[in-house]
Amino acid sequence: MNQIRVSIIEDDIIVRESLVNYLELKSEIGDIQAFSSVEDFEKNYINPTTILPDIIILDIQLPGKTGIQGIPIIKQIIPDTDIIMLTTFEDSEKIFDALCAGACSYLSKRSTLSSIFDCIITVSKGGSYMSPPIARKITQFFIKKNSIENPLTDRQMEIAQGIVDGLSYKMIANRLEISLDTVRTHIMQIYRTLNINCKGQLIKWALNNKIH
Amino acid sequence: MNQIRVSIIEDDIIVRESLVNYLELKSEIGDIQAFSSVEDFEKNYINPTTILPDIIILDIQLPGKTGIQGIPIIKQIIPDTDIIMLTTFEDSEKIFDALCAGACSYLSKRSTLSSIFDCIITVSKGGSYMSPPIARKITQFFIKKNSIENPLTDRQMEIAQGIVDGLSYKMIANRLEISLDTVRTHIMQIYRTLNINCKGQLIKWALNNKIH
DNA sequence: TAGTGCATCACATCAAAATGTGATTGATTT
DNA sequence: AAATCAATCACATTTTGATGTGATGCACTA
Repeated sequence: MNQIRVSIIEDDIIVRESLVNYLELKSEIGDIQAFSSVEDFEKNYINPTTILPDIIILDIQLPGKTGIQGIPIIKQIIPDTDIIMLTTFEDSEKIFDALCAGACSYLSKRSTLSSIFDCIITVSKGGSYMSPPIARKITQFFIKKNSIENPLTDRQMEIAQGIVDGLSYKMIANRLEISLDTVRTHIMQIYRTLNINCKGQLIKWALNNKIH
Repeated sequence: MNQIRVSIIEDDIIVRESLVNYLELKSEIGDIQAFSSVEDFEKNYINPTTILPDIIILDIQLPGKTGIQGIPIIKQIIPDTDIIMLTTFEDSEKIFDALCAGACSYLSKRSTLSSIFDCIITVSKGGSYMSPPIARKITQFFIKKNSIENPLTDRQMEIAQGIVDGLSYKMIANRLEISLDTVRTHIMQIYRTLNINCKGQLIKWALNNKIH
């Protein structure tokens, strides 16, 4: 197997150097490049003949552009690269922002060097690795949707589903074979129950909860 | 530290026994229970004095109720337990269904016994562990949302945000300090651009894409 | 400089939604 | 037996939404 080319973008010189020194000893890894900012990284890859990294280890807190802002830039230069975030931040928002932007793994800086190495190997094999506390936050993201118990009756859910499907009251009435007025009554009741006052909020509620 | 109590729900006797035999050797783990179906598991916990497991290893393909159907049942009996899925299925749908239902980890049956053990330890510490290919599928779930580039202008996004927030056109006009007619014009333009024809679809689009 | 895209506003019309009050039926619970 | 709740339907009013046509000012670009 070819050696894995790794770039590190990290402003903290101690972290950066210790990572470089550690990874240099690994036979699986070759051609390690280190940068202290996204801008630095960009400069180096203006020349299209430059050898591109397979994997990038990216800090979030950087001078100039943040790591998260850097992800789309990096992806533009090297669309096929895999990005591993390595940061002190463990709040859900940053994690989701990074994943949405296109990071494939997210490591806490509290991770050991050997687990960072494991992550690189895992990612190079097409997998993905998360620090356990971060993985837990991600699983919790999925859970919450079902945890709120549904305060609507079955019939009300059918009405709500119609709304989410973009149907007019009239069409819902046809679909469920009831009168337009009944649909109205149901909807008013739904609004009361959910403490909302318009269709928009109902759709939002539905999409954030049960209905897909 | 106390020993971790583990229950295994797995119909394949070979998998089940090898797992039990392996885990019994581990000093971190005590009180291993094994069941061949969710129904079996339920029966055992009718008596409220039964010692409850900290962690449950759950197969998806089971006789009777599936593992995914079993999750809410298990959570009802033992709300605080952590559920690790251990299955041959690696398709996104099953993974997301399991996570939405409340599983906190998801392991491929191709995982080694030692990585299953690692997973148990990780989960018992409040973390979460995914097999690398599964973790990759989860990260991809997040990516796609942003990959569609936003066809709306900044101003149009502000209007759309108003709609998502459940405001009427009039309220949006007030918020952005423009006339009601301008809001209307923007919305018509948005509908054209997104190829939709009502508020509901716009909200759906927005929630499935950028806006939270 | 002419063209294009974006944001702004106005006028007009019809369809749809929001909201209230009131009433009936059947099932379930107390 | 009485009360409650879910689901059904009717009538009436006001507000909001959908849609079209037309026009102005600004910034950017070919």
